[in-house]
Amino acid sequence: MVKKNSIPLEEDFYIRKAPEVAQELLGKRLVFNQFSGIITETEAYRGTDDPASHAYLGQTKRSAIMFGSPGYSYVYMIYGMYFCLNIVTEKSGQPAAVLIRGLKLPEINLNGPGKLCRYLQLTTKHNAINLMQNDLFYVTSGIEGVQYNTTSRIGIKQGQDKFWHYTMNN
DNA sequence: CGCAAGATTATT
DNA sequence: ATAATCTTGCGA
Repeated sequence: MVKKNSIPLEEDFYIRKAPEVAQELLGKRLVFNQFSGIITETEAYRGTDDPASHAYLGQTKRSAIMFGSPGYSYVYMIYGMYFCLNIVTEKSGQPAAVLIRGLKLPEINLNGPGKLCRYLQLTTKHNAINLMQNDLFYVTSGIEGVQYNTTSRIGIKQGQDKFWHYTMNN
């Protein structure tokens, strides 16, 4: 029994709308350096009509990556002490991203975007990286037929009318 | 340049 | 409920 090669997900996967990509990312395998785990919790952000998104106010230095090509990382610092990992989605010019909030590793279950980045040692050094042409940082196939719940997004004050927070069952 | 807010977390 | 801690974006 030979282990199947890990093929990074392609642009076709990421170019769809952020809420759809967020759902589809559940159960997929995230690989970062020596770490490899299953994505268990995601959240979608879209620029044009989403006041919770960093891209809502338009393109700034920070949000520029969200306006770029899909399949790239977006890592930012929050509250002066934590980092959050996102993956850019939708076509170039259409700002959107998916926040990775939960990851199940063999040795630990990381619930929460800040804790996730702290454990993986992900920082803004890893911002704007192409996850589709990369041996050390990418997403690949994982669990099939994932069941999930949908709720309002966590930790935001505006945009709670959108139910773009997804958690994998089990 | 100053300031207020923030896609969080651990602790009280 | 609140502190910790600092970047970002906006207004002067």
